[in-house]
Amino acid sequence: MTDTERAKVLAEEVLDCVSFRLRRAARMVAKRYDDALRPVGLRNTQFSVLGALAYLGETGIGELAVQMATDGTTLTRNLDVLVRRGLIENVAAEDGRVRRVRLTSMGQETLEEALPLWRAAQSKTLELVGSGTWQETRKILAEIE
Amino acid sequence: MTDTERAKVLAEEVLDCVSFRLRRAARMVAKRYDDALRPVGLRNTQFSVLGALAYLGETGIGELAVQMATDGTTLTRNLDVLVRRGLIENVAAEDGRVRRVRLTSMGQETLEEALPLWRAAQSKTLELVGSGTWQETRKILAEIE
DNA sequence: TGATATTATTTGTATATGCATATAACAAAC
DNA sequence: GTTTGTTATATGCATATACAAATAATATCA
Repeated sequence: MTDTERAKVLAEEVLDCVSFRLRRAARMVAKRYDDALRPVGLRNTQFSVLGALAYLGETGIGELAVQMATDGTTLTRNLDVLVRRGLIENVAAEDGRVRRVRLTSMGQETLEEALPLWRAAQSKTLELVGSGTWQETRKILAEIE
Repeated sequence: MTDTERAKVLAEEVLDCVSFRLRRAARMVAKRYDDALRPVGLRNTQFSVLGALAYLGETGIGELAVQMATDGTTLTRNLDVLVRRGLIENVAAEDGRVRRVRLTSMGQETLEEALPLWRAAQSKTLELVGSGTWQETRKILAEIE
């Protein structure tokens, strides 16, 4: 086997990398949601945070990190962006170590404006594979995690 | 329906977001590959670039961007990191606009050292869902993109 | 051939991500 | 009650990501 042939075999193996495929798919899909949400100035990531906060109400960021399965240090900074934009606000907690946050009314409004845009992106995405297939895939993704 | 109830319904819908699920899975899986590759100082992303270059040989970054389905502006900076570390090098091209790159011998060595580490992570990941299931999922991901 | 359009890549700016470490506040042990 | 440990979050650092705009070089056309 020549070096070139060896390289091709190797490449086929390596390009099946689960991490690479997942990241690539995530990038592509995220772009579609970002495009859809652009009119309200949200990224897909930010939309998810607002959605989680709408669900949880006032929450410590540790709990939010667990719910979203996000690294705490990432969340700290993601939240900073949303605070700066006035979409969420910090709330005092009894425990001085804890930082609690909640949606502002502006955050709620933005989330409501974003909802139909998100739904459009979600529908379009689900049409590509079918809802049933997606539910299967979603389970598999949860297992891979 | 109370506000709280409405919030919960909304949240269940929003947490099914394909983008959110994909990103989350990609983060988790990437972490496992990053852990596995740490001994050779590579991240999963960098490993993929080196693998692609081993396959393509000397390549213009435009072509590399297409092959990897990565944004060109991202790739520019990703490659800078690898050049700084001496794993790839720039090559002159006839077309003055084009930047061509290729693996250095150090890059090749690093890739070879990384291979068994990557294979271990890949096997472990595939065990979680089974190779067959992964092949299915891989197809679906390609469709979602 | 000189103006204009097109193409390839880079840069400016901003967010997202996570490891290692620091900080700060609470809890436990003595 | 002070030391010690633990927990919650933040910071320093580095990479990854991508849109908009800039740059630079080739191609096209009048």
